[in-house]
Order: sequence, then structure tokens, then C-alpha cells
Amino acid sequence: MFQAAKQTKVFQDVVAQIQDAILEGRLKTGDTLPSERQLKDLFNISRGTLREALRVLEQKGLIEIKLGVGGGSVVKDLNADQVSEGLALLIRSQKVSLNHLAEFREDVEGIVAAHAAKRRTKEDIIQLYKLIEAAGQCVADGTSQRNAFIEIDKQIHMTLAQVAKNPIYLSVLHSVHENIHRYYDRFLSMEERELQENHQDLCDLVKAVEKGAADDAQQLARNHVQRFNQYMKSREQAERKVT
Amino acid sequence: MFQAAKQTKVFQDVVAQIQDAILEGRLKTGDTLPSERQLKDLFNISRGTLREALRVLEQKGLIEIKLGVGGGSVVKDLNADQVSEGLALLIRSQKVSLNHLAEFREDVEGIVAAHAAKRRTKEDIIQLYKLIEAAGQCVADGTSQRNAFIEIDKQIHMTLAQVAKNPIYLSVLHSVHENIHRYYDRFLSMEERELQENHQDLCDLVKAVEKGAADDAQQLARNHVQRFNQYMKSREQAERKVT
DNA sequence: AATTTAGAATGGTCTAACCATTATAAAATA
DNA sequence: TATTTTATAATGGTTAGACCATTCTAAATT
Repeated sequence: MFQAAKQTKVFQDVVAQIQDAILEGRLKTGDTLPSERQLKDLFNISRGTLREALRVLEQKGLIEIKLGVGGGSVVKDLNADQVSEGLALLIRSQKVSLNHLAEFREDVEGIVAAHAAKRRTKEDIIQLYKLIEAAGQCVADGTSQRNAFIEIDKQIHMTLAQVAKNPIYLSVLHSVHENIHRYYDRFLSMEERELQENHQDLCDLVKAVEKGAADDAQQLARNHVQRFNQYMKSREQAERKVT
Repeated sequence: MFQAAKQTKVFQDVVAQIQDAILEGRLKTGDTLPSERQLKDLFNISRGTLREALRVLEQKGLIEIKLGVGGGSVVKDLNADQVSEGLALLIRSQKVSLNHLAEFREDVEGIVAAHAAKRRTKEDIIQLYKLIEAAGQCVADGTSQRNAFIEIDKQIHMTLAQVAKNPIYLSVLHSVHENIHRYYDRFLSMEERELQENHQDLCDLVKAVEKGAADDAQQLARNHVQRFNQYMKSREQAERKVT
């Protein structure tokens, strides 16, 4: 399956060979690569060099390395984790502010809603209404279910991205939510009134999507996100006063 | 509810320490880390383990490793490379099609143009007109300057993203262009008429940005990208017939 | 039958050496 | 003197072999 390695840097050649095998489907999600001691002989390299290659593949999100008997390198299902980590690094290095992220989210969620309104199927709508109902239940249960509500809110947004039928939006939105929450979770303490407002937003949004009203859906999604952003900013300021 | 208790793996601890130092500014862009043999003593680990950590940091885009005397690990300036590579992997693994990427680009370039129209300064406009002029020169010089034209076209789009004053769009668009060109360069063979059309598109777009007409700018940008996308698709079909 | 224990396979780490590349200083040359 | 060549040394790249830590499995024990 593999060839003996040669190039300027040996480990890069190994990375390229295994990566290609994965991307071309010769290695599928869930497949386990041979053990390090077998691989090093297959590639005719030392174990240290092989391990550098595996570490790179792991960091790329292509494999996962498990310990112990029956462990080894398992081919991972590709997802948005890398995009997400890239964004996270940009934020932590202060090249991107949370305001930038908030604006970006507002734009993207608006577009996603518009696409969703154009492409939704009956099944999509059914799924969305299930989530809306679950969210409503959380609101009815009061602020104790706040975290549950926020989780469902996120699920609704991600579902809309799926309904939009363009996986890039799914990846991008996943990254955005991932990073927004990483830095804003500490502020979350919505009152019941705010929960209800948010729930109403989502109801209106899903209705617009159901009707296929792309422009309405886009505007509703933008308003919803904007409200969230403003809430977050006011929370941030409140915290600064304390500090 | 709980978080992983401890980093059992030594190299991960080293990655975290160096990464934090970079992100918190204790290590700045261009700084050179101590040599591997010094670092391994500082961390009190073996060189192999240290090198695994450095490989991870390199893959994350945080450092660059140079060979020879005076070489070593240099702190890199963070850019969109990681986001870009993430997207590239998603495309190569066929989780994302080029049509998806084209749609995404159309949306994003439209929004970027709208933001740019709202936030442009005099200096921005001057820079844009310089690029427009350079592009016009390429068109005048005929199809031999095709590649130069496309390069300037790309620069105009990236400049608009800068004018939009949100670095996320810069990163995202950079990633999109990177990946579009990686897969479409082979098709590029525009005729003079098409070059002129594209140039006219860009002129109109910059004028709209100058006037602050966000909606117009958005629509013009979308049309421009859409034309490019359609051109690419027709090219792709033409190639398929040959095959 | 359930539990405990021992073994073996696998990744994680360490040590110590040698190879390959490259900037710099020394030496040779024009 | 100025330029070119060569040697040196520092640095990353690679190798080899050993041992430790984790974890699944099967044997041994209860």
C-alpha cells in the first residue's frame, strides 16, 4: 500500500503518502493503520521520523492516535475542527476581535437563513419545528433550563445551515459558534423574558423558512443574532465595571 | 460538566507552553526560539519529544523551522493558512464541492463589498483605483497579460476585504481564493472580450464603493463573481467533453 | 459465573549517536 | 586589497535500540 519514503524531508513524504491515501479513499474513516513498528519498516524509516509524520497528520485532523493494545492510528472523519482551530488562534492572537466575529456571524446566519428558505424540504421543516418545540419547553421550565435552551438554539442554527445544503456554511458556523461560546459562556445568564424573546425570534424565523420567504428569513436571522450580540456586549460592559 | 484532568502527554504540555507564550505576546513574530538541544534541557525532556511538539506547532502555523547555522524555530506571523488548509482538506475529501465554494464566494464577496461601501476611506478608494488602472493596463496589453490581470483581480477583491475592516473576511476570502485557484487554474484562458467585461465589472464595483452605495456594491460584486463561476463551469464542461 | 490477575501489544519517552544543511570565519587566490 | 574558495561549527534531520505507561485480552482464581 505504501512506498519507501524519499524526499527532502522524510517525514513530509510520509505525511503526503498517508494523507493522499486518506483523501483518495484508499483509507476510510475508522480504518486503523498498521502499528508504528510495522509502519516504520514499511516506509523504511526510523520510528522517531514516523512519529513526527503521525503527529502532523493528527494535528491536521486526519488521524487519531489511541493508546494501548488494539490502539494505533485511526482515520478520523473530517470535520470543521481545523477551520475552527485556525479561527480560534486568530482570535487569541488578537488579530480578530469578538466584535468582528459577531458581525461575521450576523452576516453568515442571515445568508444561511435565506438559502434555507429557498431549499428547505418538508422533512427539514419537521425537524426544525421539533427543535422549536423543545426550545419552548425549556423556556416554559424557566431559567433553570437556560443552558439547555442555548444548546437547542445552537442546534437550530446548525440545522438551518444543513438545510441551506452547503456544507461550507456548516463548517464556518460551527467554527463561529465554537469560538463565540469559548469566550462568552461566562456571560450567559439570560432572564426568562430574554429567553422568550429569543424563542419568539426562532419561531418567526422557522415560519419564514417554511414559507420560503428568503428575504424575511434573512432579516429575522440577522435581527436574532444582532440581539444576541448586543446582549453579549452589554454583559461584557457590566463585567468591566465590576473589574 | 468536567474537563480532562491533566495533560498526560509531555509533548502536548510543551506545545501548550510555547503556544501560550506566542499568543500572549511573550514571544513575538520573528523571535527565534532556543535551539532544540537547549530547549530539550529547558523543558527537561528528550529531543525526540521536543521535536514532536515543534512539528505540531509548525503544523499549527505558529512557528517555522529553518535549517543550518542560525536556523531554528522562528515565530511566524499568524495568517489564514490554517483555515485555508482546513478548507482544502474538506474539498479534497469531497465533503465540499467546488459549486459549494463558488456559492459561498458569491455570498461573501457580496457582503464584503457592502461593508466596504459603508467603511471606505479616501485612501482606500485611491488604492482601489490604482489597482483598477493596473488591471486596465493588462487588458489593453491583450491576453498575454491574462495571468497578471487575474492576479490584480484577486488583489482588488482582497483589498475590498481590507476596506471592509473585518479581518475575518480577509482570512476567509484568502482561503476561498487559495482553494478556487488551486483547482481552477488549469481552465484559465479568458479571451480579450471576457477580460474587458471583468474589468468593467470591477470599475462599476469600485465606483459603487466610492459612492457608498452598499446595496449596489453588493449586487455588482455578486454578479461579478457569478460571471466568473459560470465561466469556470462552462470551462469544466468543455474539458469533460474532451475527456 | 464473576472477578482478579498476568501477559502482550501498542503508543510514549529517553539516550546517544551520526548525517545534511548552512552561515560565518578563515584561507587561498587574483 | 578584493574576491573567491574552503574549512569549521552550529543547527535541524534521521537513525537505532531500549525502557516505560496504557490498555485490551485471556488465563487464573474465587
